[in-house]
Amino acid sequence: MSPGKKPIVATDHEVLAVVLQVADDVLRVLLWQHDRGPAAGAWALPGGPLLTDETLGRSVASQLAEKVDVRHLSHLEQLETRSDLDRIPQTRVLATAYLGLVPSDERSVLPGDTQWHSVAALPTMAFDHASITLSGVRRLRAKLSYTNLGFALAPAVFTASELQAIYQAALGHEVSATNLKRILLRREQIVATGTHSAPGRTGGRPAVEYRFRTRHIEVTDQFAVLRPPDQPRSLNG
Amino acid sequence: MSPGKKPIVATDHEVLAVVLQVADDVLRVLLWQHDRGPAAGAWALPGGPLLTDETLGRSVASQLAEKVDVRHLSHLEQLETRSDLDRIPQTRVLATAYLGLVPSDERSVLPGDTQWHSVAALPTMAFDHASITLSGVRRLRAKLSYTNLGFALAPAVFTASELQAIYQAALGHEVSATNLKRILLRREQIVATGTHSAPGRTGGRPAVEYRFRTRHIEVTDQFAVLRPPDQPRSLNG
DNA sequence: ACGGGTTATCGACTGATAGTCAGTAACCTA
DNA sequence: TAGGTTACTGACTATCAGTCGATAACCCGT
Repeated sequence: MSPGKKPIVATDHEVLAVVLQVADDVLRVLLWQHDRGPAAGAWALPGGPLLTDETLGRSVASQLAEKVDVRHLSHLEQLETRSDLDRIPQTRVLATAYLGLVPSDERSVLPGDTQWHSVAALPTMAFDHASITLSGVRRLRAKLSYTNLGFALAPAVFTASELQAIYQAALGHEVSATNLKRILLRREQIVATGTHSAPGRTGGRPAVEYRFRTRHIEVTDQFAVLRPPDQPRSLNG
Repeated sequence: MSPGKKPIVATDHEVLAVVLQVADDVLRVLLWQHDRGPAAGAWALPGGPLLTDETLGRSVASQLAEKVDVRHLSHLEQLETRSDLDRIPQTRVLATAYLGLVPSDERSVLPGDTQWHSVAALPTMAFDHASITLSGVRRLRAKLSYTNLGFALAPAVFTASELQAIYQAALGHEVSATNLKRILLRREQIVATGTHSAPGRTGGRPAVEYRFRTRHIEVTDQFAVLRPPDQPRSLNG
């Protein structure tokens, strides 16, 4: 409205990343704090402008390099592109969001303006970043059900209890360790390494250690209901 | 390469739509034929440039209005954003693709340069449009399994046989009508209208007619495996 | 070395779901 | 009314997830 009042800036494009990690039994997201501009004081997703000679994927990787060691990113996928005209006041900026995941045993040092925040208690966030964060969390939770995406949250080697704690934090509700182990074994997502955990300080039986069979995303085909008759549902059929 | 030779045009953005429909037992996609330019002769997805005062959703809707009656679109969702530097030669154009669905009983007249093409035998297509089309088909097939997205492909009222034919064409493999009906009824996606089909020209028992309970997308929560203990899996629990 | 505490593992049971199929029902035409 | 065609129903089976009690393997202190 009132088109002569404020000229619309040429369409611009930014990338944003929802980087999630489970640590201390909590699912948390990487945020940095605006120190100036229209959203001063608010927390924001890492990201920045898309350069003309970058793909979106390369752009988000280079933007993230300023915040975390990108080698720690165990998974990165495109989430969605936001285009609401008023998502940032006075300007027109498209944002393509990515979902990044970090294993729970990675504890790198962060720049001073950057912190992890529990997704269960997000701070005041800039623009539509809170909404984008929730999209990322929804995507993660959905994919934990029907893919092997747990590999991106878990350490290379883990026990059933450790994995149960990670899934519980990521999903936000209780998870049975027995059931989780049986499901992931049946789907051939995890395999035993043959090793055992060192018995804990407080005693207790040493636990069998597992690893994810692959560290690339795979979809559980069991979830393709109404499957063709020649593709039996059973894995051991 | 050779940066002085051809200046890179400022980042531009287009929208594209993968519009799918089941007709005559075949899943097909709406394409139009380039009559000039670098991709002359190739078939392309409908779309066009994103204007500075449009959201992506409004842009794709207005672009589609030139090809089909937009009122026939029973579903429209964002698919993905492509950013490969060489996806269009000599220029830099981001493309945000949408997935649109049309019920199988809609047979509107198309402009002269526009045709439906079976996704099982795609023609030579411009740029990365074939790859984007396959993304759309994959998304549709996945969502048919774990959502009520069938509503967007089916007529308002249908018999079990008609729905079976639609799912079979969309999924690309055989589907049991008995099983399909039972699954969708159990999930409360479809309900009987109380009416019966007129007995066909060749005889046969009249079929019970159904409709989708809602025409907005809903996710089958049964697919949230590892669900919290207080959310029983049963619908009638 | 033995018993109690702790953590881990295993096996059995139940209920829900999907895939299949044979038998029955309801229509047509001749 | 018989035979052909399409639709519907119920039963059977296999798979899978959720639950729980019983057992195993470790710690420590006595």
